[in-house]
Amino acid sequence: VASSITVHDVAKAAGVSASTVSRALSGNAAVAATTRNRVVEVARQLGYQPNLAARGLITGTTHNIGLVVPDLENPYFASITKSVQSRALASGYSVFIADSDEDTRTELELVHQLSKQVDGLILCSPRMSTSDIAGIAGQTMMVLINREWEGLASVVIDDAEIVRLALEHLHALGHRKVAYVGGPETSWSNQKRWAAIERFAPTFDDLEVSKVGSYAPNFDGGQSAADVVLASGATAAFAYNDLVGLGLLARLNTRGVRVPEDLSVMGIDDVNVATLVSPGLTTVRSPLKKVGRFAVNKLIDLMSPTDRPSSTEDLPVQLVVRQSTSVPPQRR
Amino acid sequence: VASSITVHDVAKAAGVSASTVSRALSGNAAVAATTRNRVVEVARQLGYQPNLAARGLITGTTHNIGLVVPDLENPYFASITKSVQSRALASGYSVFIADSDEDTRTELELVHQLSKQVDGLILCSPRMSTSDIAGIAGQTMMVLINREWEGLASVVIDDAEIVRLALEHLHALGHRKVAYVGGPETSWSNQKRWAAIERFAPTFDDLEVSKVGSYAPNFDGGQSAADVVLASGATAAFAYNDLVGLGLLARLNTRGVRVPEDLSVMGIDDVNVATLVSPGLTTVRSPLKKVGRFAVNKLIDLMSPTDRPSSTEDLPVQLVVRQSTSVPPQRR
DNA sequence: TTGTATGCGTTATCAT
DNA sequence: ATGATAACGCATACAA
Repeated sequence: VASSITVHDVAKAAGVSASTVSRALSGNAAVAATTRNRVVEVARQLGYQPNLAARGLITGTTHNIGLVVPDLENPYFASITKSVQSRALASGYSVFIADSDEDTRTELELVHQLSKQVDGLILCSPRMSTSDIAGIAGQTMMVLINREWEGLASVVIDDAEIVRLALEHLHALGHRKVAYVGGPETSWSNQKRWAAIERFAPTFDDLEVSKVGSYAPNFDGGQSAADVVLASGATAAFAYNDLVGLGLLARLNTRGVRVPEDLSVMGIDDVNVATLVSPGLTTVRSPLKKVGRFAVNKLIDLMSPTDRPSSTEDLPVQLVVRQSTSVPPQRR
Repeated sequence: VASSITVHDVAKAAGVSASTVSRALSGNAAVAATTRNRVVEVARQLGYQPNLAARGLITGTTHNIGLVVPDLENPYFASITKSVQSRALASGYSVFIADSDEDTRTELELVHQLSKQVDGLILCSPRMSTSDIAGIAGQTMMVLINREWEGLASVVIDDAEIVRLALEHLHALGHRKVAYVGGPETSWSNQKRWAAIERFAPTFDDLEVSKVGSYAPNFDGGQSAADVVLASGATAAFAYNDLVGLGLLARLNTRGVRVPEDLSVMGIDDVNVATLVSPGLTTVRSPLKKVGRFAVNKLIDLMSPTDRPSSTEDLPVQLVVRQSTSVPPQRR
């Protein structure tokens, strides 16, 4: 771990007491400028590294945070993870990262493991039950991403607005029968999105949106769903996320169904890979980097409250039209 | 962090001494079965959570490891990260994760930050200088991925075999002029791959491989390189990795160059997204999940040496032929 | 088998 | 402004 040179070694070498060394290096207490310089210099020469375990033992703080995500290989979570770590680094925090592999039990286990060695936790799109979340919240500072519960701090993307933008786009193109390819039942976002669909669909003239089931939120899930979507008679598929959308594109391509001529396809998130395919995937962009930053900001504010109101910027979503959507066949 | 109930609380409640509690819960010392059961039960009831800082202070161990990668949003590193975390969890280790964003300075800073609070470090494709690596190795247990230096433990994918398989494939198709689209100069793998090209190219009849420069190891890098590749007159492009390959495909598509009819394209790694595009990207698969597992195994063996020889399985690479490569134009 | 005593390295409290 | 001392929670050496 660290080198074995302690405050006492520095103290002896600098001709002062251990407490003075501690104060000089902490910087927050009153120390004569000359002694401080001397101590700092000696510490540097000796290569002194404070023992964080000892410090944590007495301060009760670790300067570590934990992040739990369902799947690191999902570019959506990779982006959030990257921004979380980046923002944490800027504030001197190290971050534990844990991948639950979309499994509720693993997720809970990881949370328990981490909660013992962090000052706070960020749970990204947690799949666990609300009662489990409540249990953890009682023990550890916590910020939720893409989930809300009671008074807990959280950062959520506006699922309703995402849905509204998507339906508006498809309806404007002339689509009247749309198939929603659902994500995991345990996904809070999935529930919110379907709820928003049921709320908004009636507001568009003659629009009918059906749900074609619940699929894994990745490429494979999309492939599995494609045939059902086709059979549904819809002219447009609205996928739970971009990966599902890409899976749809792949399977449709295999079956010889042309996109967008025969069927339009939309995703959600505008994950990096959405631009890689052709036709490019029409989608609604989520500000993932911002989500990660905000979550860390909120957590830090929770852990060491300041007076300045934590900036209440919002998280704008935005329609990104590419080639995978167009006018439905009947209208051609 | 943890709850504030200590061994003493448990001891009092169970009617034993603190040391007995410690022993009973550690499990390795001699404790009467009946007392052990009682202590365990009481600890459970009270919700006792050992304070890891205190334990670490005395044992000098944290049961944490750190992983440093150049870019979490790169699916290559995402896969390795996922397998590292998964394997670590299985052994009771938590993992700090750090993203250097391909920046040498950040990388070094992160390493220093982490090295103070882990038992060991995994440096994945480190971009830093060998002298920096040596410096760290002197202080912390460490395993390198995709880099070798002196006697340091490392897990490397066989770059030479990758190159050989790729050149063999392209040559067999009839290609005689191949352009290698290089990755970052700081990438050890990139150096190894180019060295292997220089070594193997002459072994194939009439094969000429040119290097078209050094590009960012991602989608954008590939897009930047496409025009230069075209101008080079090569009939096949061999990209530093899949992302670069996908970038090439995208830009070539924009320019109206047909793949593989006009130009063949190969990648390296067989990252998940390589299958998403059409034409599918021909590539050489790297066993990323295995790489992560092996690295953790080696690190754990380093931290707590056992007698059983750490299994010396190898890391087979494998050609994956998809539609992005075929016979060159002249041969049609 | 169990209890007592000590120390890990640091910060905080209380003197001076 | 600085030094002595205690305390954080745990594991261990030693005594019983």
